[in-house]
Amino acid sequence: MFSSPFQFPLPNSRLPTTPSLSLSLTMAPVTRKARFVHTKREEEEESSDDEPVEEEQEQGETDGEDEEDEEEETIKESTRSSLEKEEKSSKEKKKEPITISLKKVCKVCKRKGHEAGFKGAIYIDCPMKPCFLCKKPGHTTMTCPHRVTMEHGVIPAQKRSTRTSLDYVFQRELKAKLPYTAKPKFVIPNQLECGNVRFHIRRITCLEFHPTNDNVILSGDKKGALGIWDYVKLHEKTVYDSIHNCIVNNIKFDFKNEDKIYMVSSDGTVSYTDIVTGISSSLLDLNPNGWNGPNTWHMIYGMDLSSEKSLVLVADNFGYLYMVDKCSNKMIGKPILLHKKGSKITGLHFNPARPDLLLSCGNDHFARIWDVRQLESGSSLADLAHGRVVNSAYFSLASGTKILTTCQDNRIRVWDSVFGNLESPSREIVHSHDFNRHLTPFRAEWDPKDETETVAVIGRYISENFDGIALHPIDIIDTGTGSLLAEITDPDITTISPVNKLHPRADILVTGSSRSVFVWKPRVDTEETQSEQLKRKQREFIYGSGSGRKSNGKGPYNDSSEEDDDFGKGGKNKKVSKKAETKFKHNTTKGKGKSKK
DNA sequence: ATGCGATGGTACC
DNA sequence: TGGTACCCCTCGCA
Repeated sequence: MFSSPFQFPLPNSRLPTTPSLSLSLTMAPVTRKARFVHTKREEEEESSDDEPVEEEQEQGETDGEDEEDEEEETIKESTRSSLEKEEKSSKEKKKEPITISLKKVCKVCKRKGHEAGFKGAIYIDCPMKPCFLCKKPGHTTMTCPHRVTMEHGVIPAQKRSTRTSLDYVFQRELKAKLPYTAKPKFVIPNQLECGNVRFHIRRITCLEFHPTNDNVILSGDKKGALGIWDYVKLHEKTVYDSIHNCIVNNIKFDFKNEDKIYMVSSDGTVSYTDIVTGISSSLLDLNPNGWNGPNTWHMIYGMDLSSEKSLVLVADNFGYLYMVDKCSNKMIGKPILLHKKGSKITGLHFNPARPDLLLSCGNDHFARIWDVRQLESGSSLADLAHGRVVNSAYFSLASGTKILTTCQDNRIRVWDSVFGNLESPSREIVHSHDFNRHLTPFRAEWDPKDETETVAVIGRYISENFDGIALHPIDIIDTGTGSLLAEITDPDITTISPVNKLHPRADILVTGSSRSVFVWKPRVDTEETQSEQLKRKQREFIYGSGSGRKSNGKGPYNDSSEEDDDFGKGGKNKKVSKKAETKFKHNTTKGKGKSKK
């Protein structure tokens, strides 16, 4: 489909380093390039005394996969035999007393005899649980047929013909209106360009590009702060932290005034803010009486602006939609129940080509299409069923005919036409984006520049072994086939990146990972030496707190010490001092992150 | 190094 | 319908 002139970061060393692991991997239908990476930690493990036990136990694991009943016995036997082995070897070598960890208890299923967790950069699944990726029993993530790799891509998603004659008529009508441009080559922004490290004091929950200024990124966080950052003028950044007091769930620019933004938050308010002055007013407060317990506290998640009418539509955690008139700042009509009463509405999106069509999604496992002109409870035009909670649902951004949803059942769903058969999705793409209460929910988002309306970006939850480091890539997916176009990583970013946005005009990807914002550009093939790379990183990475620090071996962007952290002490409009910048420049980031756990 | 805590969704009663 | 136990490849602080 798309080809990039640039080299992708190929994960070419995913084979495990310990014998036990290669044992379990031999079952994998996928073959990978074998490159053995020995980290210090792994070498230590190999030379450790209980290594044979480990090997035998892994064997027990794979047995357990096939015949659960025999599992206990196998393990007992294996431990017995390993005990004998240990005895033998101890007699022979006359080593010091050996401690054999027979008490190994799996953290996941609490059973004895096997362990789940990281071995170096490789995570061992609990064999008692269904596959962590596709959620089906009988195999583990390692052997899952849906395993995503650049070498093999994902299994092409089944394509169903969901088009109707009405759809063809519409397509013809619409395509005639759209200006014809040659299909642009898709360029993947896979090189980390710069970062704003620990920009926020809590994790980033949403990102938005400035409508005209290409270099300005807005970010919202879990504590309700708004960050504004110019990633070209690296140190031009501002934080307004008193607009909301908990999770910012959505940021949208006012169509008519590019200095003004609408924000919604879990504090139950809709705010209208001038990003230049920081002056903010509240459009709507769903908790006028304050906190009376979780059963009455309103949180606003979904928001979208109507381009035709001057309306702001927001939706709360009880399944209701609220309409606010932008001119009068007053609510229009009564709240309308869109989703199951008491369940959260997670997203709203107006159709860009048909402004009367609204898409909503929620915790009731549905995404629904509505006609805004006759909006009332139960009047949805279509209900799109999902396996679990729907994190996001978006119309395609040019024609508005496709729908892309992200669901907590680890599947991205695509409907090829809103005018077609909507009973089931055109494609389901298995992709790891599990829900975790400590992470911002993952959302697959369209590439706004892609006129073919197939490219989407989404962060990956599950980690992969990249040269001995466990990394969580950002995936670029061709939603037309389900194949993986790119997996974007940097060895220094070891945290999960749930928030991602592709630039509407430039070949830029911006990522919100934990408290940091990162900017990616297409890789330029240069023979950059390590010292040059270091210099570039020193130049182009800044710390949110403005404090310089040395590497802790985890990579320069994930250190956790809190010295000099001037956030959280109140005050608006914080900027990094010149002194702090210089301080950072003098610090080197020598150590590359080489291991996780 | 290690442990702890924050706290959403869901299945089940 | 409400209470509760359980899920469990996070992240960063003490």
